[in-house]
Amino acid sequence: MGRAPCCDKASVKRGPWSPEEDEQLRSYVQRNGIGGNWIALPQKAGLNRCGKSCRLRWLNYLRPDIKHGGYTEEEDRIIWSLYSSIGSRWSIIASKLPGRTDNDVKNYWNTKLKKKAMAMAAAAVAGRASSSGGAFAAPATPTPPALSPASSSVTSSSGDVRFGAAYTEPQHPGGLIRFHAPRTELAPVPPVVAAQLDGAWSTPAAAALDGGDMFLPLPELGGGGEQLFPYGDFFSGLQDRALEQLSACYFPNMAEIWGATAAVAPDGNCKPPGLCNTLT
DNA sequence: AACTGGCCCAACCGCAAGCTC
DNA sequence: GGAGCTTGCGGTTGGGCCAGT
Repeated sequence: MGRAPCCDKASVKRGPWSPEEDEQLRSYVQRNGIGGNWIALPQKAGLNRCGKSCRLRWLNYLRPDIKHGGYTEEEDRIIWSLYSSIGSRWSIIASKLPGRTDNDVKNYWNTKLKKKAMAMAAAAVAGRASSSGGAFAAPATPTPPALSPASSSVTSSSGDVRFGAAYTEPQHPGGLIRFHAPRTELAPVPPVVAAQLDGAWSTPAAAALDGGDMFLPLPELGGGGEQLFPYGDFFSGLQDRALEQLSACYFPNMAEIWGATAAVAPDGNCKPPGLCNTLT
């Protein structure tokens, strides 16, 4: 048996909303609230629209606290960090940006930030190709992470409260790395990195996270220094090949960016082996 | 001035989860 | 427990706008 449609598409108006419709919806919601039922709302409000369409219009455009455009550098950094660690979970990302909607953030990423990131990643790899000579220094010993389990109230529909517990506000503009204990079913962690992680893993903060997922800001994994991506050279902040591999594995949504950089990598192997394309 | 191609964003679509009975 | 309905989410599309030719 097929799923019942949410409304009769043939009889309801579709496409762009007129100012009159906007006013009708706005005044109805302001007078009566949503009433817990979007499906019934259009009829009550006298709108010839699908309830789903009304909900979208209200949430993405008519709500009084909505901001449009004019993203700040701070917002860029938050979007970048969260996308790097949790991927395209736009509702969670938007929840960290007051006045922004998931649709707005998604559009902003797809039309602007993503291109910016790919361009900078390619430029960074090209720059390093001309200076590194392909040698990789031993990694620095990482500082154990200082995580604040109560630092965020982020929740998601999938109940990903671990993320909420581990995420720290953007005191770490370089981004966050998500990793599991070495038992992970994702791509194998390079041995030299696994050795580093063992130290970090034994911290009380990590234990408080049930021995499961956690996020580390890149500088604390040995990147060091200022990492102001997308305003600085994010990729050159990574100290060695092993760390680069780790970050690629646990930046699952950066696959396309690594893919783009492969074209300019000296050995054509910029995208590390075992690159994970999905998270858990 | 007319055309074209790229960009941007509002809106739609389908799926999955949550809720109610 | 499960069927049906609603809500929330992320991916995709379509059309308006604008710069370049």
